[in-house]
Order: sequence, then structure tokens, then C-alpha cells
Amino acid sequence: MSNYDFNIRERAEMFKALGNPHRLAIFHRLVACCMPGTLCDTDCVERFTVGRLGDGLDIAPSTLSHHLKELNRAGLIEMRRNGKMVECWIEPDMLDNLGSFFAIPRDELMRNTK
Amino acid sequence: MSNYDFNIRERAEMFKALGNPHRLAIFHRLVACCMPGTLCDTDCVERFTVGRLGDGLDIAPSTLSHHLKELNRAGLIEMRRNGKMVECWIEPDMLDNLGSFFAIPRDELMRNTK
DNA sequence: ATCATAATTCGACATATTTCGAAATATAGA
DNA sequence: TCTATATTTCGAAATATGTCGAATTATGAT
Repeated sequence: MSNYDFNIRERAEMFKALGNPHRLAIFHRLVACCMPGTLCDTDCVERFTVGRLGDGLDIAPSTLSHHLKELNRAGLIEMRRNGKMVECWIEPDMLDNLGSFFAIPRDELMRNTK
Repeated sequence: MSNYDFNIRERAEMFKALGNPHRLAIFHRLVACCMPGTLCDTDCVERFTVGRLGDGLDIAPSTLSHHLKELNRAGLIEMRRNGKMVECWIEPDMLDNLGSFFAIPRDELMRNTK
């Protein structure tokens, strides 16, 4: 159904990326807001610049950039330059895929229904 | 509904624990199998000993023990000694909680439905 | 009590990560 | 072209992690 299919090593890379409090905070901000390709696209685009994502995190710009790069390398976020700024967002399908990793297998659900 | 409520730092600890390929493989084995407090309890208990969890991972017992401890400390797995062996398992509620972290917020889902 | 098996603790070492500041790059606007 | 702003790259330092082997602890069996 989706074009996301990861092996254990790739998934570990993703979770490792989420395993840093700063990166997780950034990721969570992106999850909590809207995503491109959706109705709220134009409303929120300016809120997703690299600079904004670092607000309140108290880290150097170079550190922020490094973390964003890690999230991007792990395949968790998308980035695109738009003029002077770089915009970041999450693809909803990616989120679905991540969540499904924690789903109890179908047949176990069957057997476990008491 | 559930008694799991984690802040960003605690969640980052969880994802960090899952961010190692060996630990993720171990965790995945536990997810893919049944859990205590369920019908399949007695069938599978012997499959969850520490020793079995390390099968095929090609790591020293001390390393395996270390990884299990990390998963346990992060709150991802449960451990209980049963005779000579130590059994490991995952609480289904924990899994639900982890998965829900990646759920697109309700009102965003509304707005994004095109 | 002794032995064998399962698992953990400890200490050590190599490697990886986080973080920063300084310098470099990209781009819009005067 | 020059300037200001946004972001990235680079190099260095401190800290954390993954791994092992040796020693230790826990438990059941002889």
C-alpha cells in the first residue's frame, strides 16, 4: 500500500534519530502541525523553517542544522530550500509506517482476545 | 485510558533504546510473539528467556544482558526471573502507547481530509 | 555440598555522538 | 555588487555507547 519498507537496520537508524531529546522535540513539532500536500499547506509553511524549529531549544544553529540533517538522513523528515529559508516537513505516510511497527501482529490479536 | 504518560525526554530514552540494531531485533522478536496475561502465555514462555532472545544475534552473553537491561530501563520490556532463566516480554499497552506517538493529531486529520 | 547452566556485573577499550564556534555558502534585496 | 539573513560545513573537545572477557551471582540438579 505504501512505498515505505524498512529492514531492522534502517528502522534502528530512524529510532536512533528520534532517540535524542532535541531531535525528538523537533520531530514532535512537525508531527503536531500540518504537512505539505494537504489543505493547511500554505497556512503553515513559514512555521517550518529551520530557524523556527530551533526556537526554544537553546542550541547553536550549527547544532540544529546537524540534527535536522540526521532526521533527514534517517528518512524521517523532508527538507526543501525556499529562498533564504529551508522548509521542513513530515510525510504522513512515513508516520503511518512508523506507527505500524508497534502494532501487535494480527494473529496475535486474535489469539489474545480473551 | 492507559497508565503510560511520557515526556519528551522519557520518550527519547525509549527511542534511543530502539536505536540499536541488536536491541531492535530483540524488541521485534518480543513484539512478534505473544505476551503474558494473554491466552498464549503458557505456550510461549520458554521462548522468551534471555538466552533465546540472543539466538542468531552473534553477541556475547554480557552484551546481550546489557542490551536487555537498557530495554528494561527505558520501560520497553518486562523481565522476571523464573528459576535459572529470566523471562522477557512486552506489555501490549506499552506498544499501543508507542504507536500512538506517531498518530497524526485528530484536528489535523480533519483539516487534511481533502 | 558440589556442580553445571543461565544470566549479570565489572573494567577496559575502541568507536560514535553531541555540541560548539568560526568560516563558508546561499539567497534576497538595496 | 555589496549587505544582511538563513543555513551549512568543518574541526575540535567532551561525553556516551557497544563490545568483550573474566569474574560473580542465582538457581536447580546430583
